[in-house]
Amino acid sequence: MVESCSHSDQTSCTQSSAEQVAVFLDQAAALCSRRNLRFTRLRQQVLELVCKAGQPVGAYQLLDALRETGRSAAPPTVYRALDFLLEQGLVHRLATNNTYLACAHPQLPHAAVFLVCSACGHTQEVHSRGIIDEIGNRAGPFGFTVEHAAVEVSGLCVRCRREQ
Amino acid sequence: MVESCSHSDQTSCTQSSAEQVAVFLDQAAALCSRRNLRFTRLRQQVLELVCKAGQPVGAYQLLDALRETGRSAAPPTVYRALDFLLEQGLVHRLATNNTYLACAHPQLPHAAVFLVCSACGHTQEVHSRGIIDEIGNRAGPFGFTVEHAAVEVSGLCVRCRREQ
DNA sequence: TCAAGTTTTGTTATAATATAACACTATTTC
DNA sequence: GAAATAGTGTTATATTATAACAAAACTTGA
Repeated sequence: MVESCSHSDQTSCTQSSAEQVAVFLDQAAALCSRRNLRFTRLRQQVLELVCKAGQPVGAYQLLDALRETGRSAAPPTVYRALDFLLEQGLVHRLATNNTYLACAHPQLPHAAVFLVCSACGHTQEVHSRGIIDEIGNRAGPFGFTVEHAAVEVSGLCVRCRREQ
Repeated sequence: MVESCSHSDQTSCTQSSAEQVAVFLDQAAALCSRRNLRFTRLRQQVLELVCKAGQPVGAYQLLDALRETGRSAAPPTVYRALDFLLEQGLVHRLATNNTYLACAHPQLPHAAVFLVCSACGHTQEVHSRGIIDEIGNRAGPFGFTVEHAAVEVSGLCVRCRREQ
């Protein structure tokens, strides 16, 4: 089943300002605590890096950033942390460009729509009951049970559109 | 801009029966001819292999199949053919599992929704004006100009659902 | 038809993304 | 505190995709 976001429409999940990162990490810690999961140093660090990026980042970018903090790390280091964060809904993965992105309100599970600028990479996370419902309506007649919907839209953001 | 499919709703694009493959290849040839593009032997072969698979296949599976026909082939061989076929809308790429899939009615450009069974891999291509329109409506307020929408839904198909 | 230009293909090498496997450490549980 | 569980470090390797350049095949126009 597609689960829907609390704030219904037109709201963005993205955030990156310095103070907000801290708030977000606290929220993540609280969420893990409620779920009896360990929010380890590694997981914190990776989430913080994803957060600070403020836009989608690749796993190997995170790996480099992680190494720069002095930590010994290899690909599995970062992929395992990402797997955990993905499972907990703290980050999203964009399949169309193999990047990872923080979600600012992981309190409630939800399905999102991503607007990815093909020029600058800027990515906007938006939500829409409408799209999610419509996907459910389409799948129903085929007897298909929806688990997860990846809706990734490429195009030009306002800025890049103007510059062209 | 998201372009929409002619047959509006509830129709599937997938096909695989032997005779239909031939028809499809003819259609593809005609389409290339109309567009003054070369439907070369390689492109034919790759499209035929994608078609015959009847379900999404990986690039390296296609590479193996291509080699089995006696043809000398390396990764670029198949990726270049796929790029061409993608550009012409003859095949789709599923970003969530890195596979390629024939589209049965490439005459008209369109945006599709894919229902991908996470158990057996069976993939159903469906269309919905509703989803495409709604994506446009969501993107508009952000000044985002939609070029392409990838809507990939994972879940359980009827069969796998029953078997569980 | 043939020469020049363009497109397509062959080939080698390598980049980018992701996982397997196993030993070791840290944490939890009882 | 011992046993069980969960997490991490490490090495190796799988999987997916592209760069670069030479050779071949087509197209175009004289």
